[in-house]
Amino acid sequence: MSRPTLEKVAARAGVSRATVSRVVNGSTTVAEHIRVAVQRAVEELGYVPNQAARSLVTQRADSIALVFSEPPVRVFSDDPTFAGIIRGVSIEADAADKQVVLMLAGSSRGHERVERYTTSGHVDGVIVASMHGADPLPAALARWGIPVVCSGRPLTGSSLPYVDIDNVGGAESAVRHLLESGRRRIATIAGPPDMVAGIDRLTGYRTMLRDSGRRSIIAIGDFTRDSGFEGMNQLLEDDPALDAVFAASDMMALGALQALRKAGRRVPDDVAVIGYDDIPSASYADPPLTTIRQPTLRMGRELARLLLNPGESVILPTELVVRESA
Amino acid sequence: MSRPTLEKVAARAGVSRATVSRVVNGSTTVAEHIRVAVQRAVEELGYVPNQAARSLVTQRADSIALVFSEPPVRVFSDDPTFAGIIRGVSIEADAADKQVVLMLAGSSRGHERVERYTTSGHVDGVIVASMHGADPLPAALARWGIPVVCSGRPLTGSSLPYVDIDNVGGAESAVRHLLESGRRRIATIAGPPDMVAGIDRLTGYRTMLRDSGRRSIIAIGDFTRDSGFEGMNQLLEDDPALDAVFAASDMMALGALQALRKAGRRVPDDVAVIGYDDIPSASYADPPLTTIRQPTLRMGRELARLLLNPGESVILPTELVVRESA
DNA sequence: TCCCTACGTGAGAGCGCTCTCAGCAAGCAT
DNA sequence: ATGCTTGCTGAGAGCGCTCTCACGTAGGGA
Repeated sequence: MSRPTLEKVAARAGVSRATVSRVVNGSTTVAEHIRVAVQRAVEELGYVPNQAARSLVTQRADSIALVFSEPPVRVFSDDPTFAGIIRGVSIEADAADKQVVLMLAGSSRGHERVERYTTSGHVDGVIVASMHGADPLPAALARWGIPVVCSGRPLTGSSLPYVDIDNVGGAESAVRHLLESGRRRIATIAGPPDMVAGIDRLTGYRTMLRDSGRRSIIAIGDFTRDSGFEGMNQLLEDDPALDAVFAASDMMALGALQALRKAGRRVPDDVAVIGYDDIPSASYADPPLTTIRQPTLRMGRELARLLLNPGESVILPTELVVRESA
Repeated sequence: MSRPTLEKVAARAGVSRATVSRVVNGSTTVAEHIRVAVQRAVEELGYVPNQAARSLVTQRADSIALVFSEPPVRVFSDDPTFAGIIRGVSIEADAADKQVVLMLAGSSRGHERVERYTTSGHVDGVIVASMHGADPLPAALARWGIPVVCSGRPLTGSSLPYVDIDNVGGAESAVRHLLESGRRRIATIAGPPDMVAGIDRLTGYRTMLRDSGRRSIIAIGDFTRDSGFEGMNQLLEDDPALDAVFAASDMMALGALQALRKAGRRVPDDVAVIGYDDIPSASYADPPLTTIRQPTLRMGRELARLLLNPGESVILPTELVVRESA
């Protein structure tokens, strides 16, 4: 039952350990007939290299850490982004024959754990997925000399490589759509000002409106449905004549829809609503929600790719999905 | 920058490698003053054991694999169960100082990869989270002698330990609620017959109805919203006089709600609707959905716990959440 | 013919750790 | 005193692998 070692394979193939090692690792300097013999022995014995032994000498771990640096409640409940990231990272890691070690680092104790683990040679690099751009963890890890890639532009001023989605551009295209369909008083329910997505989407809204010479009408939410509901109510109070609203998340848009219905406004007739994220429920909303879709899977893939072979930060484009609410 | 080794710590503390090892691993046979000295040296140098070296000799990996044995599309999109499982497993693994290695094994190539990886000493055990109870992977892994725990009762007849949620009981309590509120013609939109959750929830529905002497009215769905919509339409056709429906998933219940609205039936006045899962959208449905809540986080925790210290399979209770739809 | 390169292979060290076993000191009984 | 246990520490082997380096052996030029 116990796994065969290099030694066993070598004995079977009638060669030395070193040669088997060369074959297993794809060295080109092995004579063809020997390579074949070794491969047969590997096959027959069902040999699989012992990763621990390999890591010990190579000082590589052949695995990467995917760290969710948030109170875990948030991480998986609402945000569909994370699912895409996980899948994307996994796909790319598989392709590169790396393992993905998942770490949830919600608490400060968690931060410390992650720091200890990742900086002591267990992984070749770390992907930090944190919603709050000001998270100190990425920079802390980088300081230890371990490769780090952030999901979402870091707000810490650090120059760490990151993969982000074009939040500004996405917001702009949402507002542009509203403008082009003849809306004149366009409000927004913005995300929290301590998250990149919140900040950038608001920026996109602002610049687009400014360019068109219109006034901005802003309520601040926290991406949750309830905050969307309240934000909409406030907006309605601030400017009863508004004819469109851009919510910085679909959840908030859903809340806004509800508030609008309650206030007796028809969507999209009286007020156009546009969301952000394209969560599954968006297409089932009443009316189906026009929104901005994000390439979350691709984000995961780019994250892994960027970690595995370093390069420039990546900003992924979004896509306007027109349904009925706007 | 390079991490200190045991040797360095030993030198600093003026003892041997063996002693440092003993201290680090919490052996009791070390004199107090020496233990203190060693701990100080560890602290000062920021020593962290090299896991690879340790694994090499102990033959343990101190990590567990969490395998999602499904086409990945499914895994993360609809099903909120997985998020809870991931979190639960992580929490419990952290507590036991184990790492969680995430593997997506959708394809058959993926299965093979997982099999090779997990059976060659890289992990101490595997948690297989597959929706289809007849998945051959768990048994295949167990055959290699590696500890395996399944999320969801396996349908393969294997006697592997598993953690499941009391689907039968949950369905029963849903139907009981319907019965107790005076409904007489209770239909169900069942889940797919190749998944444990689908089978067991239907069983619960059936036994409860049989016990009350009522007739069952069944449509088969696949847990998706669209199938709920269609299932409801079919049900309405089969028995226009039905006054309640138990959908085996909230997504299907949402679809049913839509179909009912389209057919001009009021919920809950004409037809009571009850779902299963308690997904976030359930509480925002119109009307808010009465449903069965599952302890997904706890499921994850129990999975990890069962893997770490083997014992009897666990079946977790559900909870009826009464809202307005029934 | 002899040397020199080129190429392929094997010997062996050593990655950082654990764990067995021997060694030594101290305490007790003989 | 001597022998024996008890309690703690250090020496050293070795986990399975990679990688350097030395060692053939064959081929080409002088």
